[in-house]
Amino acid sequence: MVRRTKENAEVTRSQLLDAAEIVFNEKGVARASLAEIASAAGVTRGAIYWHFKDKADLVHAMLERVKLPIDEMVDKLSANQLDDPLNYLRNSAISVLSLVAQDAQTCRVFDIVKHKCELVADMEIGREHELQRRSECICSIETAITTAREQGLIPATINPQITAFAWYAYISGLITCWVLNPGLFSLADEAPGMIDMLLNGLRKREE
Amino acid sequence: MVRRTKENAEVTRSQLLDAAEIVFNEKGVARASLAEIASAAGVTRGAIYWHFKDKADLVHAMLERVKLPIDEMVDKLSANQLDDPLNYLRNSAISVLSLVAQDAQTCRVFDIVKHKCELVADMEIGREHELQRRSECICSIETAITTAREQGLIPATINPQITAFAWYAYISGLITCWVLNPGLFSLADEAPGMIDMLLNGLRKREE
DNA sequence: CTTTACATACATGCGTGTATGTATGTAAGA
DNA sequence: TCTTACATACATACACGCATGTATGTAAAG
Repeated sequence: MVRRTKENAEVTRSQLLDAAEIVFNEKGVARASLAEIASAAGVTRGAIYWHFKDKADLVHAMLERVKLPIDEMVDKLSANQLDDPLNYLRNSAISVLSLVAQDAQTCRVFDIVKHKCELVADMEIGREHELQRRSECICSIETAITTAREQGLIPATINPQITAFAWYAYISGLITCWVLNPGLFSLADEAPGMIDMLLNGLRKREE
Repeated sequence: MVRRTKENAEVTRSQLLDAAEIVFNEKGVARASLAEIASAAGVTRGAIYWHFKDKADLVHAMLERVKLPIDEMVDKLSANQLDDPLNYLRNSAISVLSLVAQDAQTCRVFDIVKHKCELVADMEIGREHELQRRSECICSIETAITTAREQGLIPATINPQITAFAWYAYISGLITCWVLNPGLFSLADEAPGMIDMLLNGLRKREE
């Protein structure tokens, strides 16, 4: 039974992306064949080549689907909270961790990006592209830290660039480690405590 | 000109592992062909199949070469320092970061494990295997934290298991992020400061 | 009647594993 | 000490499957 309307085509496309997430998660991006993804979506490879240029294009589309909600959340947080930079850092970090913890799709895609694909040149997920995204994120963190330092919330001796890198690495590490074994503990419950652990080390001590 | 003595065979094996590191780093484990690795080592695929069972065996041998020095270092630190658990955590973390920062081979292999291979079942680097190694490491950290709590060095309210996970995730994240762009800053120089950042957040506040 | 949204069929290449060839090292026996 | 016999350390050649990309077919929508 073939689908011919535009709406049905969108459904097929969506099912292909769902199937891609699942198959990539099982086999890894490199080993997953387009035939298997198509089969999991109930179609043939013809459908994939109709909707996407090739495997890399399929991967990119899969990433875009979850990138948008995350970017939206980060933008929402960064909008007005520069008067309280430390709380901005705290809230944005907790939000991202909670999103990964609660949304199965985001969790799956993170797992694929962190553990089921290879970041090499001319690959499905480019290393340069990943580096650039990271750079932007760290830059945003650095701004908040510099602001906090100007406000005397953290010691004047700290290096904003290094600290921003460490902050990013911490969050990235938490997500990466957690998705490897989501059943270990509730990330949403523990997120505030774990974030505060690093934040308290950063904060200026009261006298 | 072929090599026939046992010593020369060891040299060939070593060159194959060197070549594997380089080619895996360039192309990723999945895309790297055995023919290319053999060619980079100046031999043919026959040599690989003589020294190793298959691609997975080659990868494992490559990992063992750097795993041993790291394990040795961790063991060395964990031997006697349980009377000062917080310093043990600090020293072991700084040691690992310094090793990655200074040893190009360790750095390359870490980069391969973190960014150039896929952690799926029946893969070159097994997910279960990785999980188990992580579990052991976290367990060792947890012991130190529990000891520190008993000694009143850290608040009694903290959860050792969660904290150990966070500590591991932080170090893992720092390494993972840094190897993606080693030129960004000197990891060896900044390691103590970054480790202390989380350690200070963990430590009990003086009154 | 044309375009869409796929399914089907085909050609191609590439990587793996294995089987076999081969030159050298090495140890034992005379 | 010299030869024989076998093992070592690869190189070469072959067969096979599998994934990709593309070309073509086709039924329904507009």
